[in-house]
This record gives sequence, C-alpha cells and structure tokens, in this order.
Amino acid sequence: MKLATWNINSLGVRLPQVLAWLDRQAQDGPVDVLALQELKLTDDKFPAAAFEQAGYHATWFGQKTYNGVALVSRTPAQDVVRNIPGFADEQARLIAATYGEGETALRVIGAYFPNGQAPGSDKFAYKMRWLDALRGWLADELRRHPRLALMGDFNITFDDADVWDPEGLRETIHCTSEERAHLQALIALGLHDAHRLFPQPPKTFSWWDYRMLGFQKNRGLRIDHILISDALRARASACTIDRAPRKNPQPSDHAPVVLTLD
DNA sequence: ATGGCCATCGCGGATGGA
Repeated sequence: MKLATWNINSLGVRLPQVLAWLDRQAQDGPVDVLALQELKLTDDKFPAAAFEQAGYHATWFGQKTYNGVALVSRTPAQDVVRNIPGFADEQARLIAATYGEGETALRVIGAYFPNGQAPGSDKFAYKMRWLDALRGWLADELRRHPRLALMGDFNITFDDADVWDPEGLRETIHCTSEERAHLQALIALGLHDAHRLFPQPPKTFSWWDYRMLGFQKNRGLRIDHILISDALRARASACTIDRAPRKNPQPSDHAPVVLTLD
C-alpha cells in the first residue's frame, strides 16, 4: 500500500495534475491515501465529484484563498478531525481520519504547518504555538492509534542535508534551531522520518523556489515529510520523492512524497 | 544584487508563500 503527501499550491489550478499523477502511480500500485495541502479553495468548491469519478473518496477542510487540506483515499474516511482539537485556529491546516477497521486500522494526519515567515515575526510565534498544540494532541493520538502516519508540508528541514545551501540559509526560516527542535520533539513521541529509513541520493529535496531557476539548479529544501509510528515502520519498504510533476507545465513548487508499505 | 516567480483577489497592485 502507498501513502503520499503533496502541497499542490491551489487545487483549482492543479486538479488535472493530481488526477494524472494518481493515474500514473496506480501503474505500480494505487495510492491508498493522498494528503493534499494548500487547496486555496472553500469547501463548496472542492472537486469531490472529480475524485469520485476517478475512484477515490475524499474528505476536506477548505479555506478561501489560503491554506486548506484534504485526504484523498481508496476507502472512506472515518472519525474525521479538522484542525488541532483545543487549539483555536482561523486557518484550515490539518485533517485527520481513520481508514480500515480493528487491528489494521490506520490513522492518517495530513497537515500544512505554518510557514513562519521569519524568526521573530508574529507568524513565527504562531508557528511555534501551532507546533506546541500539535505535539500535545499528537501524543494522545499515538496512544489511541498505534498505526499512525503524520504527513504533509512541515515547512521545517531536519538538518543541513535537507538544505541546498546550509551555510547561506543558516538559522533562516525552515532551518532554525527552534523549528528543528520542534520537529525532533515530534520524533521523540515515537515517530520516524520515513525518508531517512532508506538510502537516498544526496540533495534530495521536496520544494524548489519558482524563482532563479531553483528546480533546474536543484536549489531546494526537504520540507515535506512522512512521519510514521513504530508499527508502520516495521512495514515500510520504500520512501521516495517524485520529481516528475515538478517538470510539468505550471507545476506546484512542491513535489509529492510517497511511502510504500508492505 | 535584500528581487527574481506564482496564486489570489479582482482589474492594479498588495499579500503570502518558502
């Protein structure tokens, strides 16, 4: 089975690319759950019928202009949660659901972490509060759901290996010690960075700036992640970043991350 | 080189992204 995450930077613009990508993936095994971020549309504009026609269920949490997240899946979502319980938030950034029953039930959390803009800014402070709230709730979720995956656009790099220019970008947004400590605190709850469970080529990134020929020069960051619990780690067999959609006309600035489980 | 590109809203140019 496959789990995937993709920040598509407007589902209105890139729905055809998402459907084409799901089709392509299905050639060597369908994607069971795809987490999407940055829908940039309201709930009433979500293209549920298009996904249904393609054979997928969906559950979504939209917002006008900004943010918005969804889970697209082969089986229906159960026990859906929108945003972090107990954390008042105007922004649609998180959606969680359970797939399957009993001991094989899988809990999936799709999230669009705040960008944070710059250390010291109000948006950075919001990012830190959001991360605190996520950690508190996630600890409970892990107790309830041993088979759990947290995936999405984290807007945080783990370390210098996730950064095209570690010296030039030291302690800038996505690369600060404070953000990385928060990311490690999520790992400390009992999660694993699926990407690093397997050998990866150096300079493997998931996002490239639209400007300065960022993708062509591979000037990128790895900020899109799939974190999995111990129970899922035991079943993980591959984790890859698919650069192909970044070469599409009108691409998202992010590439999808795909985890394969036995 | 303190911007470059892209999407949104809405019809010019600001805002946000990362």
